[in-house]
Amino acid sequence: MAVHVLAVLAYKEGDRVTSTLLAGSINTNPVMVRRLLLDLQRAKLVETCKGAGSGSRLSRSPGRINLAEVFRAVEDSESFATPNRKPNAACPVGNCIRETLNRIFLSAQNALERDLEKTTLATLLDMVKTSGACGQKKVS
Amino acid sequence: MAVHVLAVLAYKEGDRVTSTLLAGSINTNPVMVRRLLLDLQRAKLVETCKGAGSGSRLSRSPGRINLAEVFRAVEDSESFATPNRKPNAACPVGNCIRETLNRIFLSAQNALERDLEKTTLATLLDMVKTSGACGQKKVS
DNA sequence: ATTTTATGTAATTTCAGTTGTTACATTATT
DNA sequence: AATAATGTAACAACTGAAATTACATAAAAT
Repeated sequence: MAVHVLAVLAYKEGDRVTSTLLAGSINTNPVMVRRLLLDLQRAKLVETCKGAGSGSRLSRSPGRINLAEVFRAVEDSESFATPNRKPNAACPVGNCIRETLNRIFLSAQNALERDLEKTTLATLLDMVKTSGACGQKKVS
Repeated sequence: MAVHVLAVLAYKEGDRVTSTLLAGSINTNPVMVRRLLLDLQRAKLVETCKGAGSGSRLSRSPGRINLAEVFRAVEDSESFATPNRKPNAACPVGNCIRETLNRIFLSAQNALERDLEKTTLATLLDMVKTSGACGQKKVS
């Protein structure tokens, strides 16, 4: 979903896009988009201006943004390896396994991110564009 | 959480363990454990018998079970790359991006699994055992 | 055989986290 | 000034996971 926003931004390269327009594009409401944009701003992936006629745009060219960065920008909100289960006393494995698993998952997540690094927003957009016959309609 | 169950099973190697005991160990209820065990049975990671004095045990030695297998056994239930967002028409990127992202995430997930393959249940257990000072109490 | 112990599974409820909505202050442009 | 946009908080609605309950079934123990 974060990727989707960035893809739209990349699509209209350079232009400032309002959160309302983005929201319509990914079929949600402006507030959700703005919340997401805050993460992306923190990660220095987008620049947002307030005021009339403003909006957001990529802060770098799509070729210089890879998906691992995007993943990291939002990983807290969309994390996956969060066991979020309360540790249980009185179990010899239960006590320490959490910490050990964290280390293992961290390594696995690194592997995942290294793979995501291979794809930039620009190549993603190319893939989407050339991915054959999707019912293409003009955007509003 | 699936890993946790298997770790306990590995801990009492060979013994049959009831779902009730496992549930207490990971601090949940027996039904959750049984549902999880069904996945693990399908993946041929555990063997379960009904009847009095029965329960589950690993179907292989912990050294021959790696974490990628565990991940795959439960990935449908605990999947992470599920954008679960309805596709939205009338957006040129929105239409095709789903499918493209799926391909990319599949690759990333492969990378993740290849990393998980490096760790077996046995090494995990070793790590837990030697991971220093955790308040160890005897299990019930 | 009957009782006991355990799994398999469905139906329902409970709970938490996410998402959506509304509202409004703030800021920049026109 | 007036307008158009973001930032942000408060709250409602929704969704999905987990817990609970219940019961049928199967295997073992007696």
